[in-house]
Amino acid sequence: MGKVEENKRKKKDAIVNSAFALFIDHGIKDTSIADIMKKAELAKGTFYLYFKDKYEVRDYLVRKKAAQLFENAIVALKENNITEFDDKIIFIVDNLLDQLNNNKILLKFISKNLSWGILRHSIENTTVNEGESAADYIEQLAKSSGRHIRNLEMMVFMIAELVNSTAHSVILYKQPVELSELKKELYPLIINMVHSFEETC
Amino acid sequence: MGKVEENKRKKKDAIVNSAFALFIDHGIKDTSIADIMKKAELAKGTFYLYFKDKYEVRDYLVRKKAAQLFENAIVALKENNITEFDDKIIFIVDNLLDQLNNNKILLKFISKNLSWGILRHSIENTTVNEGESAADYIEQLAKSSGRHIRNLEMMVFMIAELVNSTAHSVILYKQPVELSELKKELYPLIINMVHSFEETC
Amino acid sequence: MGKVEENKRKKKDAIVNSAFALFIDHGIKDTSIADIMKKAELAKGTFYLYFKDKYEVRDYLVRKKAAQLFENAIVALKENNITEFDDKIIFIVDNLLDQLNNNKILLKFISKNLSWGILRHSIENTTVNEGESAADYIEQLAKSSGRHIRNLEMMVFMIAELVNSTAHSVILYKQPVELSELKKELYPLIINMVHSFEETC
Amino acid sequence: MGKVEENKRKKKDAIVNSAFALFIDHGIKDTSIADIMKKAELAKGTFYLYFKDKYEVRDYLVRKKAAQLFENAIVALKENNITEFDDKIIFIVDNLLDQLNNNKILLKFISKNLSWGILRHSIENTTVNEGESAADYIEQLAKSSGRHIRNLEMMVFMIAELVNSTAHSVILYKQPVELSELKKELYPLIINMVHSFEETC
DNA sequence: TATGAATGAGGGTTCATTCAT
DNA sequence: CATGAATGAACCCTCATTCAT
Repeated sequence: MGKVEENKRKKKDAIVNSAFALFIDHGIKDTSIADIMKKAELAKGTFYLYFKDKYEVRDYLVRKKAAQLFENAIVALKENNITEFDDKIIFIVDNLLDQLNNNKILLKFISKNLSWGILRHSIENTTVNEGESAADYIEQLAKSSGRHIRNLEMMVFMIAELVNSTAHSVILYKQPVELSELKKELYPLIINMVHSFEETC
Repeated sequence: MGKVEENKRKKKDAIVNSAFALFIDHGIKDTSIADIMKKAELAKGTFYLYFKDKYEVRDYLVRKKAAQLFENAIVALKENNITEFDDKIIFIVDNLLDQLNNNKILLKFISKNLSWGILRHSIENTTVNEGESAADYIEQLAKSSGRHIRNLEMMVFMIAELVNSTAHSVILYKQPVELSELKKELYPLIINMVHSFEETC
Repeated sequence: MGKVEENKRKKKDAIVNSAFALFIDHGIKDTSIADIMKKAELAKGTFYLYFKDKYEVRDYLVRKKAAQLFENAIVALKENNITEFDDKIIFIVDNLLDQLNNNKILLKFISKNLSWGILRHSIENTTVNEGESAADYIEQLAKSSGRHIRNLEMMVFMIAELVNSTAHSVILYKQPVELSELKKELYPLIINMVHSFEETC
Repeated sequence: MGKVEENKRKKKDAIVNSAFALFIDHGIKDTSIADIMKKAELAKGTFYLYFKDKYEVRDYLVRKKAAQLFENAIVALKENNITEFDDKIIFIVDNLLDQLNNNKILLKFISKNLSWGILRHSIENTTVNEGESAADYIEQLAKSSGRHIRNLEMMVFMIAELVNSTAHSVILYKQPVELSELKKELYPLIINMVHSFEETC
């Protein structure tokens, strides 16, 4: 019956949400399974019916959250009529920064646990349109703008690392500047980077 | 008596070195104070005469190691006759990347525990010449080259974050490319960044 | 309906057989009811419809297995035309030792869990012929050979304990000698014991 | 200082004695380390300063207790002027049975955990006189009585197993008879066994 | 100062048992 | 009858911290 399945889904969600909140507040190492289950208002033993250990919860969470962020950004991009490739890149970065700025907890979690491996996984597995991954989508963005990027993956990597690492410090600790200040400096740099990666023929 | 002081210094060093090796191998959470003191060949209780807990040891270590890296880089810079400001910046970055590439263990430790707060502290408190901090030194570099950087701190921040975050992935996991590949793309970007931060008058 | 009964019988057998295999492999304490039921391919809750706990399963098993051993021995005895009482006793012991030697797993299980109480229960409740217990049968053996044993129960007890305890060490660990060596020493001793228990009139 | 050492000795004794009592009452598997330490009035963690796990305690206990039993029996033998070899063997068995009868708790523990391996270890390592093991001593007993046993180890094994296994049932459960009854039947059997093992020349 | 034995809270994990389906 | 998700007590073990020496 569907009732049981639905109940299990609810339990899993409760565990995941509880874990997320605690991972944020105290870090993963300092969050015990007992803590997670107490907050989830479930018995300790129930945890092991859903996950092997807390690191499995973490991986589940990172993937889920990162995918959500990208989806949101791309949905927003589609709603706006932007034609230039550069502008599209900046739009996405800007959207992601805003999302993270409005959800500092998520930022903390993501930036601590996001490796290039997981990020690439996210980009490749987030489906934007039917059967089209985010990676495909970005490639399409360039092509349809009549631009040719020499090494798209490398460009994304560089931009992602720069954005992620500066955002972490700026949004969470306003160090060394405020987000608005960062953006002013960051976007020209990104435009430069894009051009740097463009095939010169 | 100096002998007593020296003895205490030796004990502290033993603790710190033992802790460093273990933090690297097993992570901080999975290193117990008992482990540290056994490796240091000292009694467990002795730990508390020198540090409050293992996190105090970690902070002590990060500062010490980061300072060492900068000192090495700047010593090397002085030994080479480089006149252009851009080249000096690239030289320092290149030197740091090589140091970290040759000491992946240190890289792992540093990049996991390096925040902008600690980095700034390092730059400000590392004495390059007598009474001159690394921060002062960099400012001097620009001036003596007749260049004027609009916002030096911001520039250092941006470069540091880009270098640190890309290096982590590339050196430790060769993801998405090898270090030599990274350098080829990175250095032009850094030059671009420097120019971006230069006052246009 | 007979079908329902048969179904229940099958389930009980599945539980018992699964339990036996696991008790042997991991010991009773280290066999969980979940293990038993997984191997039996039944739901955990079903266990409690058939047994109170795993110790009830163990007792059920010991009785069943011990009865089987005796039955086999006595069937074999009947198939051979042995007339002397002494020879009959030795034949039974020899047959039991061979059975156990060929089934060390069973030996391990039996000798760990066999008390005189259970053994006597087995001897009294194993039906050899219709309405005749193994105990009755042995008494008959003596009588029909024209022998009179002063204290039959005591004799069986002594022989059983000597055989069981030496067999355990010898068969499982070949300590202190091999089974063939043990038999050479054991059978004369048993003959002696039988004579010892014979009424001297 | 000796004070610390003595204190540690006391703690170890407390653990061992507590464990012994609980092993007897509930069996080893059903005795938790928490139980042991609560009864010993020590902290749970202290256990691990002295033993790896409860099985290490068990082994320590079996060896200690078995050695004690043998020592007592042999001391008593020396105090009595018995000249005949047969009588000496019976004396020792009788003494052991009485010790065990007066200490049923010990009997329960010993007979559950005594394998031929541990028994032989005990016989070989219990020092009766200076530099003389119990095994040596028994051999000496035979020789000095001008008797020659064909296979002394085998004889001891057989007697030990017969005594141990029958005693267990009789002393603890008075099944199938009382101890006095058992002795009446047992001693002639043992004499028979000894003669059986004597070289016929 | 330096020691290391002792502590006991708290971690992860298992599992007999219950009960809604 | 049969199921298996859920429970929470109980297990073993680790370890930061204290304190008598």
